Amino acid sequence: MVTELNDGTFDFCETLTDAEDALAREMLERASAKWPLRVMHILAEAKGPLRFSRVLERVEGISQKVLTQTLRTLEADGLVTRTLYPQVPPRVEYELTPLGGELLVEVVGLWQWIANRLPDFEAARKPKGQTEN
Amino acid sequence: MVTELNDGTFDFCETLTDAEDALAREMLERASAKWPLRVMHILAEAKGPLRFSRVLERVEGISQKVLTQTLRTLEADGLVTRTLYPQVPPRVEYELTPLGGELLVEVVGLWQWIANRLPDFEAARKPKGQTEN
DNA sequence: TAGTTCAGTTACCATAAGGTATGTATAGAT
DNA sequence: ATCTATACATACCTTATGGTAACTGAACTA
Repeated sequence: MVTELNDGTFDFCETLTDAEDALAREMLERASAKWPLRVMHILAEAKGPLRFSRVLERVEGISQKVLTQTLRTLEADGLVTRTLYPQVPPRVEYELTPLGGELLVEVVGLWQWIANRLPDFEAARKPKGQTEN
Repeated sequence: MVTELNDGTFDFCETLTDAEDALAREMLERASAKWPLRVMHILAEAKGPLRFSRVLERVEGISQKVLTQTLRTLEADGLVTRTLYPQVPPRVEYELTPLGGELLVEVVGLWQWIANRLPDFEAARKPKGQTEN
């Protein structure tokens, strides 16, 4: 799908419809976004179901409103399951689906790749000041 | 860094400071975002420098204000070079850096992974309606 | 003298994202 | 009768993102 040419440039071959392409980009953007990524990460570390409050405690800085929204979106995308136990007070457990786990591994892989290159990124940030007008 | 355990769960081992971790997440989020990704993609396909107007034409739907912002951010992150030729009217060329090209290959790899799994994502989207309150 | 070109900048506006604070339902404990 | 716990929903407000439209500057052209 992506090949490096011998002149150092890259070639991208696409076999998707525009709709599929757009959908894949959207999923990529969602899965890499701050809150979904952190929520999935917490659920992966838990290695099992977590109650709403436990997730809220562990995802530092998130509000319960945004956590609710994030979990609902993840559920709608099939990345997380929501299980309601009709007790009083209610108990709701969230867990990563296998698909969510696989996606997370891929995203974390990219994140680690970036982390390994951080020195390069820092070095590349405006080494001199050549580009002023 | 990421290992799948034999019980099907995953283990994440981190050796970064919080600051490095946050920076890597930020770069991940930026590189996966809609406009930066599309701009980098166009520049990669061009296999060489492109003038501002050419990029503007090829990135469908972007406004020149946002394109300017996007290119400046990519430049500040060392993913794109900006070369000003002091003519009248001015000529400015943008080109992917090697680092930008490498990052793009990684991001596009993830994007292609998602694209290959699109049937799974579609199948996982609310197959029945079990989770109503 | 006025118009064209290029790569922006600036002002203004609409929408989205996200935060805080408060309300809600229900059963059990005090 | 009141309080507590849980998982939200809702109202309200601020900030961020992004779009449109108009303006700029300097040289060349008609």
